[in-house]
Amino acid sequence: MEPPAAPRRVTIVDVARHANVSTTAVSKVLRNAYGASPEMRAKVRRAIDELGYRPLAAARGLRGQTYTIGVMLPDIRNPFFPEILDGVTGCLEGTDYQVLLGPGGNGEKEEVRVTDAMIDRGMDGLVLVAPVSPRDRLEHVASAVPTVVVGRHGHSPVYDTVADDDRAGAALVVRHLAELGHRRIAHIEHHETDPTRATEMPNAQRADGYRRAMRDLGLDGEIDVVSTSYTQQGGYEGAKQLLARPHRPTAVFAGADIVAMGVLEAVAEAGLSVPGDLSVAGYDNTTFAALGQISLTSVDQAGQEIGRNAARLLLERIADRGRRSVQVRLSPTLVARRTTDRPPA
Amino acid sequence: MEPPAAPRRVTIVDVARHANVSTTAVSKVLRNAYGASPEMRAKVRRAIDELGYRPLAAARGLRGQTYTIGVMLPDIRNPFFPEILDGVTGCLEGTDYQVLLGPGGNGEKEEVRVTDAMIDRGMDGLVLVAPVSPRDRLEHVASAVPTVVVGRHGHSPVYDTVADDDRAGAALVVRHLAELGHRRIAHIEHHETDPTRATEMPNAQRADGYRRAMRDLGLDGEIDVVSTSYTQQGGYEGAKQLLARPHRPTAVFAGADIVAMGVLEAVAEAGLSVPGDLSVAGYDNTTFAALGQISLTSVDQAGQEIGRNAARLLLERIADRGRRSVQVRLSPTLVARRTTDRPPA
DNA sequence: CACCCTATGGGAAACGTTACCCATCAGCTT
DNA sequence: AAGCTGATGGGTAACGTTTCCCATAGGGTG
Repeated sequence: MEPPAAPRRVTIVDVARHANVSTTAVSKVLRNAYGASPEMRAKVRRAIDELGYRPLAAARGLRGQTYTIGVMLPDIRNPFFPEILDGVTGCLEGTDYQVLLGPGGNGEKEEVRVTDAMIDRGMDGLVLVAPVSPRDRLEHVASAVPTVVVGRHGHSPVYDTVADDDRAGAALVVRHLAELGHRRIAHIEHHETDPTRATEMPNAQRADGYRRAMRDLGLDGEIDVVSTSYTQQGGYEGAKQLLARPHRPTAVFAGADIVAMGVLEAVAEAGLSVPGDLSVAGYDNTTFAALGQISLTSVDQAGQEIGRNAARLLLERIADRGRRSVQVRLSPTLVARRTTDRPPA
Repeated sequence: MEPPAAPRRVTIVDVARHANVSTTAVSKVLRNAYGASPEMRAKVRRAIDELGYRPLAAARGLRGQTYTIGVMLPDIRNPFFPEILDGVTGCLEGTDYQVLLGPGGNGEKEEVRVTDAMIDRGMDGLVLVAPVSPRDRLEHVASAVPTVVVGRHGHSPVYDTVADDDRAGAALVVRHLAELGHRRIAHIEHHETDPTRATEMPNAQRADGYRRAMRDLGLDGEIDVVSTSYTQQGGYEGAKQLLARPHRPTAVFAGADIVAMGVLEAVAEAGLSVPGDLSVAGYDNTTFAALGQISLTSVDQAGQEIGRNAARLLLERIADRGRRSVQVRLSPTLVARRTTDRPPA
């Protein structure tokens, strides 16, 4: 009894033989290409079914398409990204394309690894979600394979972009708080060193949107930004700093929900109540913002919409690589919950 | 000015020419194969660097390996899965393998689609995380490509498995609650219809573990199981039912953290307090269980450990397809937090 | 009736890599 | 000196698919 030595795969040649036609004919049927009569198509389709034939992507890739779209997600933990993914897969449903994800993970090095891997695997198109790599790296990738960049603002002639208007989102929060009567509204931002990213990344746009909105409301003097990171720890530390102010803010706009979680923790630790003593708002409307126990006011990016648009643009670009690049910008909405209320009297 | 028509890729032939050797030699160097002198290796490596050559996975796949490992995740939203993924990638770091994720998503149909896609793409090995497909489908997949199944208990001669001991995990919770003084401990389970899955799936094992642990503690009479689903909604509804009992339980063991979230919501709505009136425990130790605002007692599965083991087994099986199948079972631990305490007096 | 279309089908050469095998050569052993 | 060995390098045929082209046949046109 020998090891069952995986039976040889059914190939296009087997199908051709079984249907009494040429391999060329089978190929034409597979790709819905020109030059096959209806009878031919029927005959071949039957043979394909009878033999359970499936085309081998590797072999196809050697000649042209692999019918694979790669999506790079920076942090699979961020509950916002699955939304985007749903949008992408939803839009690709019904096409022959299959989506595969690359775990972008941590920083530029990993992004290079993943994008290279996707190119090496002959993927037909790439969706890069919130990449941190420098612009020229993105353009390098885009010159090798049709690419759409999601959640990053700067635009390039070689790739399309889809993003929410983070500036507008920040303004939504500030105005919401101001309408409740707040004036001392602070912001916790993600510290950014790289100069390009300082313009292109969502965190930078949010901080900028915060500043503008404050100015527009005549609250220039109250602008108060703490620079930490988009992590729970960053929120915790940022809040500590803000609570230590001689004249502490009555509201905190955290640049991300996870940051807001850290803020809530620090506030509880200080023996203060939310929203009694301090209003708190986040950004991203993640799953836990909606949890009853938390009920965090947040900004909802239309994740699915973003994904759908990205997929659509990608298909267009695959069809016409030379076409001009497109930038899509979507509008976020505010979801007011129980962590924001009127300031203490 | 014409469209920049992506420049032809550097191939092994270019490298060979540039280094004045044969393509065979280059191939040997690439694969660290036998039959290349140190000088040869050095020369070829230099040429590779100078030309920026990268092997095309599609072409490799046509001959043998693609150096790609596919990981199917059922629900990218479940914050437990990234842990597993980290374990897998961590173990594969340093090897030539690249991990790509398939969005398993919703049910058998999608699982078939994703696994087929991975096979078609010539992946060298698959990790299936908590698949819902029937056993023979899994065996079919495993007979086409080396496979490790994660988080599912039944074992098969053709694939390896890695899972936590869910029965033991459930027992941990029950004993913890019993030690605190609880007797009326209820359980909310995920309703399972399929007979195979009723044995193999983690949810079934947890329910079973709950029953056994109750019996072991002499609490046979107090066994109380509500059958809904592993969703927040399921937890909410389950809790509603339990709270409506004439003699309501003093503790609820929810089969998953997300279920516990629903329970907490229902409890708050009923005007009761946790853990004052009711203790609540979850399972999975997800990110939000740890959030200060929630602080949910839960069971921690060694996610990274699971992933590492899966990757290790997969590499072994790729190296020796005929080898006997292995089952790894890991022990979960209890993380007691603030949602469990002594029962009301 | 000669000619030229168009529609349909197939032959065969790629695509980039690996694996099998053979050739060569230097250094030993008889 | 002939024969053997092991180490090194290369030639070449796959792998499964697509794509470029050519062949054929039938039908319409001049």
